[in-house]
Amino acid sequence: MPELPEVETVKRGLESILGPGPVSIVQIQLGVKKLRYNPQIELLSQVKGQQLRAVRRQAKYLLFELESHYLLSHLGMTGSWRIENDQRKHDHIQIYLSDGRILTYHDARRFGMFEVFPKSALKSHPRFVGLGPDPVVDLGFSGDYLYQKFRGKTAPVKVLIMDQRVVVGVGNIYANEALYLSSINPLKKASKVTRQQCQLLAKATVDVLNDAIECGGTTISDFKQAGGSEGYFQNFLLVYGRDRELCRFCDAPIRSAVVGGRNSFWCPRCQKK
DNA sequence: CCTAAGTCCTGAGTGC
DNA sequence: TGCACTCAGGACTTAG
Repeated sequence: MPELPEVETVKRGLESILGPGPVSIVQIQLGVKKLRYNPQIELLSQVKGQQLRAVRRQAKYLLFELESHYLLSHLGMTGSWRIENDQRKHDHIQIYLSDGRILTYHDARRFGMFEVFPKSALKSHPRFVGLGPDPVVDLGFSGDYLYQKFRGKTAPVKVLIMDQRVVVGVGNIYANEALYLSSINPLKKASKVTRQQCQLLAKATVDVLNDAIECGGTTISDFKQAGGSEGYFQNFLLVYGRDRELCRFCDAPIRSAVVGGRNSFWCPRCQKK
């Protein structure tokens, strides 16, 4: 589910649900089944009683900022957070809050991550070392930047634009959409993408991510905002999931193929180059 | 049977 | 032969 717009949507939802009053962590309970990465138990016990200061987003990660530590959450493919004191199948984390509410993490496929680490370790945390710029936050993300990153790369441009070391936040849905918006064929070798195409791609990436944030993300099957509601950017998708449907611009049938292991969609007429 | 929003790991291949 | 790097493919898991 969650690419940058979905994580940003969850972050904003959590902020409005949890804030602005002071709330602190009473206890954190983990389910029996493990997520992909899990916190050290002794660190978990250290955060009891700490106040929740903020909810942040770094790339596709959520960070609950406490007094001395961060709780890091990655939603994987099917993760979601909610406030609700009932229990459901696939609930894996319960965070008991000082106001009596319970913040619960739900994740059917358990591709998600949950970790705890001291604030001082943020910059050196292996999860964040080597990540590219954030398109909706960093001015360093530009066409010229992409052009530099694409030098000497024979991998398809779609693989590179989804590579979190090149740029964070872009997953399979928005990679397809951004390439369509900039009329670039997803199979094109990155090194052959022109500087001008890079400008278009950078702008399309920023635009599509911001538009999706405004829509509260894309809900295909699992994605839920922190309040439980769904996004609605799926109503505006131009190519993703539209195999054999007609291009909204030129009426040619949309094609699909696996690129870099992920299903990819493009218009063979609009995205020749 | 097939597919799925993400990330990490392994192994093959290339160039030096 | 070895090192560093790139790239392709699979693994993880459950639901529909």
